[in-house]
Amino acid sequence: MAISTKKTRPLKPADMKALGQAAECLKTLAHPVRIRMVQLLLHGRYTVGELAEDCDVPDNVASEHLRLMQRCGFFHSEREGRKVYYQVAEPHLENLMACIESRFLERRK
Amino acid sequence: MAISTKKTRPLKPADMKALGQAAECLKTLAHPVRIRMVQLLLHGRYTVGELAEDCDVPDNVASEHLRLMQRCGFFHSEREGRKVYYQVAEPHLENLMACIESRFLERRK
DNA sequence: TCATAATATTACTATATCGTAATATCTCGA
DNA sequence: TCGAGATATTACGATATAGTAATATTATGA
Repeated sequence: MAISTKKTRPLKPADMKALGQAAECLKTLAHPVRIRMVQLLLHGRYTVGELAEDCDVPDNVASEHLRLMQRCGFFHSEREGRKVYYQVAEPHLENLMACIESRFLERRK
Repeated sequence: MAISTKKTRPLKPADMKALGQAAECLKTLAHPVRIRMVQLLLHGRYTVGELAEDCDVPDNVASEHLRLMQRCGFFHSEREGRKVYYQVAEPHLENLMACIESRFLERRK
């Protein structure tokens, strides 16, 4: 029996394309170092090197994480001299991260 | 140069354990079928079979997705006869999903 | 108790991601 | 222009996840 015959369906029929996009972005966020980078970048601009140091990973690794996140629109970057500054480009990240922090990252009250 | 010497650090030092947990849960959520299941379950109780039908996957696949999400506390289940009903157990899911929907799943205005 | 519905588990292959390391590119200052 | 700092790209083996299919478990009703 179809769900729609049992209950008034509370949702639009699934938009598979949108679900796929959402899943891809969530997967991109789903890494401890990348979550940390988002946290940092929500509070200011940082260079690759600064992010790498805070996250305790090599510079090239930080660069690669940033590339992945840039690919789904989280950040954009601008070069200044030989440094590259990253900053948040996706406004929804703030809200999303607030949800994540309220669940996982604010345990000491 | 350490970040902390450049700016007043706006964040606690990273709690790597918590970041890892958060990443794991996000990864669990990061699948189109699983996102859809969360959407549905936020609006009511459903059986494995009902979820499978709506998501257009075989029953055993639905069961496996549900097991993964149950493992990180999203849902709990109760058997009634030969059916098993799943429902949301993690209260933060509602807020988190609202963020995701506002970014990805509400594009038609 | 037997057949079947509903759910769950396991096995297997293909693909993706992770972590590490090596190498490349771009930029500035001597 | 040459060397070094900062960032980016590529390669590779190990592990994880996805998708499919086969099989197992649990509960109901005849």
